[in-house]
Order: sequence, then structure tokens, then C-alpha cells
Amino acid sequence: MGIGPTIENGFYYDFDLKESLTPEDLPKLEKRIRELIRQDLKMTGSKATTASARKLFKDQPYKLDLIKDFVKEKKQLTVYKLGDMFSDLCKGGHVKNTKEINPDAFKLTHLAGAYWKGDEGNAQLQRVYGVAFSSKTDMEKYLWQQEEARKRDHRKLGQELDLFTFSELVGPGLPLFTPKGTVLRDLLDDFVWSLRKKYGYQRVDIPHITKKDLYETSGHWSKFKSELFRINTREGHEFALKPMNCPHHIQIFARRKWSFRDLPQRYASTTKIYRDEQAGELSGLVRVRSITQDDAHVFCDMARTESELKNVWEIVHEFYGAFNLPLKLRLSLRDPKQPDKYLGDGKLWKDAEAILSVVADKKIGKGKYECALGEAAFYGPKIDFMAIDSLGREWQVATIQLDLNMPKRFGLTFTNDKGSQSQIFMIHAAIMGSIERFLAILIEHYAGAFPLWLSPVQVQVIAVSEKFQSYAEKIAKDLQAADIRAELAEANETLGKRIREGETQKVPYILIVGEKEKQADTVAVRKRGKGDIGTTTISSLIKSLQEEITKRK
RNA sequence: GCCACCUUAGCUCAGUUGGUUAGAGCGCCGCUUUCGUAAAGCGGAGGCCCCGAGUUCGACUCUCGGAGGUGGCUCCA
Repeated sequence: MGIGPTIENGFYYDFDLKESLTPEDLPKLEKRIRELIRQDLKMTGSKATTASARKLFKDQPYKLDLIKDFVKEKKQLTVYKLGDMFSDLCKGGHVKNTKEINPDAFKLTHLAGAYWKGDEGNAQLQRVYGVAFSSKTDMEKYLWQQEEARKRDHRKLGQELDLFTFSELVGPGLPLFTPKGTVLRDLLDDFVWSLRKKYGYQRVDIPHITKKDLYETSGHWSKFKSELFRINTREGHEFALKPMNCPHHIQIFARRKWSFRDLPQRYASTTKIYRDEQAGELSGLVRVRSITQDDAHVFCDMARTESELKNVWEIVHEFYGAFNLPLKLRLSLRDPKQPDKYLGDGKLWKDAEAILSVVADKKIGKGKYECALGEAAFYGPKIDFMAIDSLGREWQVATIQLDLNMPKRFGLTFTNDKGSQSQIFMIHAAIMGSIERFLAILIEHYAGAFPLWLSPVQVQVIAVSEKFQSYAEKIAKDLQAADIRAELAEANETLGKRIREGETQKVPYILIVGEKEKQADTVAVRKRGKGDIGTTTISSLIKSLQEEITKRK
């Protein structure tokens, strides 16, 4: 047996068994656990010496391994006993007696493989996951939430709402976007652009393949060689599909000498990158092999770094605010104990980390955010933003990274006001990060019911019967002429059926027109989630829709 | 990549304990219906039962290999 800690809402335990467990085994195990709970077994703990623990667990190699680690960390060993049937090396503190456990408020949820101590080089054990609560009601609430999350799974909604698809011929992790999905992607990208424009970003365009020399200089080749899609040309040269954009933006910057008067230069591209992710890591749109990044890099001098970082901060907050996604912040720093994981010397890192901390302190206050050692990118520290969605789940979204290493490796400098050369500071500033991943988050956040400005179809026009189809067509055309994404429903189904269709497709507004509307030159409006909200003229409807779209609500 | 599970029509899923013609609902197509706020009626088309090999008189079903997916682990510039 391996290890079995508590986790949020439950626990897991790893086993090394000859036979594999199957999902059918879980109810049997649950039954046995319930029997044990009902026996009112005492859970007693005691301190153990290294020698006595080694003796007690002499047949359990995983426990002996743990004992070795704990001794090295100078931890006090404790052994907990369940009745007099089972002893385990355990931190304890869960319960004193099994009668404290509610036999109706736990459930073994799923099975998984897990490496011993999380190391790919170690043996793989079978992990049993479970959840436990103090009352049955709490467990049912939790299971209901899980069910809710399943219902809004972006992979399911992506198909139902016809947003994207995958093809076995194209390959895993390579999503294909339908017309509706592409409308969404473009709207999100346009929104980011509208925010960037205010801060002087300029669009640049770069190729998708490149000589490997670029990545040898950047340091990516040695670090990520196995995750690159590589291409050999007929002339024997080796190219790679770009796995990131910084080196290309750097080469645009490096085209000429810059004066301090020209800085900052701010380059941005919405462009795809390609990473050969391991098959088992792929998941819907969250983890893919072709990733669209809304990537930007700012090249500036040290003096202007802080204000440029703050500008990115503003863009990030304005962007996520529009979706009602509150942000939490994490400062991701270098782990000084593992210097070989990072580029460059410690001094550069210290400087970069100091500047980022100042920005974070000024924006949200000293000590009011989490610092994560070892979470930095290999070329620089970063500010990571976590968005909290409507189900309370946390997603890592935007990052602001300060990079002194890449400019150094590529020898980026500018002529300062004294006429000598100074080093360039570089800021990596992706707002969505990956459009695919952000779209997945949005689909689940809204459960597919996008706000009006994002809805691929904003208005569905339905004629009560075929007699009014031409009037309905005129309404749809008027809306389209006002840049509203309106669709006309075919007339050959019943009214109820067509309304249902619009509702299941989560169209924000459905307009219904018949004799009365045609006579009065009006439309009957049905709003998603509200039902029939009355009749209005087409011109006042267009006005109010445009207002709603502009407000992005 | 590793462990476990899954793959039947465009979608959701039945089914065959190895047996000859493979089923439903939705969707699609046709006809009828022209309708006032969440599913009209009738008819039709649609399947290499994921792919390859093996076992067998016979494989959608069993075995092995592969692909794709799901839950985890590992990784994530």
C-alpha cells in the first residue's frame, strides 16, 4: 500500500495490487467500509521510533520509503491503528472513532493510475478516489454540483451549440472551428485588440515555421526539443513549427537600432503555435496541440517597465471584468534551489522579481497575494491571474511576464540618452493566453448562454405561419443591416417547434411575427430566460439591442 | 507517455451469453399540415457494429495489436 491523504471534499488511497480494480469493485468496497464504520472501531495513534516503524512495516516497501523520507526531514513518525485490525503510517487527526463517520455521506467516486510520489520514473499504483461529508445532504449537494458541471462541459456544449469539432483524420488536439465558433473567436480577439489599441500596441505578422537556430538562441531547443513539431526540408535543413512567438517578435524588434526615444515598441499577433503534447494530456479545448495565442511583447527600457506592466494589468482587468470573472493573483517566482531549471544568473532574476513585486504591491497591496516559488517561466518571473467562474472553479488565465533573459540572449539593446547601449526589458503580455482554452472556460462559465454581444446568433426571427414569412424575412434583413446577427427560421415546422429550437440553441432573442405584428409593423419579443416580453417596433428594438451589445452585458 | 475504462446511424443510446435480414428516439429527406410562444402526422434514406490481425464451420460479440475518446498520473515555454 502506498499513501492516502485527504483532499478537498474527500480522500484517495494508492494501492499496489496484482489485479486491476474495476469500477464495479467500488460499490463492493463501499459496502465493506460501511460494515467497518458500523463496528464503532477506535482510531488510536501513537508516536513511533524509526526502528519500531521499520519493523512494523517491514513488508511494505512504500511505507519504508516514506519512513526514509520522513527521517531525512526529521519528522516525528506516528502510527494510527483502526481497532486492532489495521495499522498505518499516518499523520492522523481524521477521526477518533469510526462512529464519527456518516456511513451515508461518503462515496468512492473513481479510479486512476498514479505514480509513486508523483514521479514518472516510479512504479504506477492504483488510486481510489472518494468524497466524504458530514451529512448526506452535503454529499447530495456536492454530487449535484458535479452533475451541473458535467451538463455545462464545453466538449458537450461545443457539439450541441455547433461551435467546434474534431476529426480523426486531422488528429487529436487539433480542433476545427465551425462558423459559429469562429464568430466567437473573432469577437474575443477583436475585444482584446480594442483594449490593446488604447495602449499603443501594433499588429505584426509572423510565419508559423522557423529554422531551429532561432530556438537554439532562445534556449527553447534544449529545454523543449521533444515537444516541438519538427520538419526536415528536402535540402536537409531542420525547421520547427513555432511553439511560441517571443523569438519572432524579438527578431522584428532586432531589425534595426533603437533610440530611447523610440521605446517602448509594442508588438502583438493573434497567431497559432504548435506543441506536441503527450496524447494523454489532451482534453477538449483546454489542452490542445494547435493553440491560438493573443500574444504581445513590449520592448522597453527599465524606467518604463513599471508603467508598461501596469497597462497590461489594466487590459487584463477590463477584459475579464466584462465577463464577470473575478481575478485572483499569484506572483510566480524562481526557485533558487533549482537554478538549472532557469536561464540566466540570479542577479537578473532578482531585478525582474523586484519590479514585478512593486507592481503587484501597488495594485493590490503588500502581502495580499500569493507568491509561488518555482512557478516562474524558465526565462523570467510572472504575474498569473486566476479567474473564478460561475461555479466557483479557478482557472489560470492571463499572465504578465517580465523577461530579462531573452533580450540578453538575443543581445537586444537601445541607445540611451548618454549615447551608450543599455539592455532592453521585455514584457510578455497575453490576455486570453490560449483562445481555445479561454473559450472552453467561457462556455462552461455561461453554460453556453453567452451574453448578447458574444452570441453567434443574436436574434432568431420566426413567422407564425408561412403567410408571414416574407415579413419575417424583412425583419431579419433590417436587423442584419444594423450589424445584428439575425437568422430567419424556416417556415415548415410548427411554431412551438421552432421556438424550442431557438431556446435549446440558447439564442438571446426570438422574434415572433404574425398578423398583428405585420399590421402594426412591430415584432413580438421573447427573451432568453424571461419568455414573452411584449411587442415593440423594429427600430426601437434595434436601438436597445445595440445598446446591450455595446455595454457587453 | 503511463494506469484504468470506453468506441454500434450525423447525435444520444438499446442489442446480440459466438449464429444467417442490426434496433429506437432525435436529426436529415419527401409528402400532408400553415400553426400565436419549448417537440404536428405519415413515409423514406442512412451502419466496414473504430481499424488490423488471430481463434472459430461462423466474430459486431472472444484474444492480441493499433487508432480515437474519458477519468487520473506525469508534463505544460
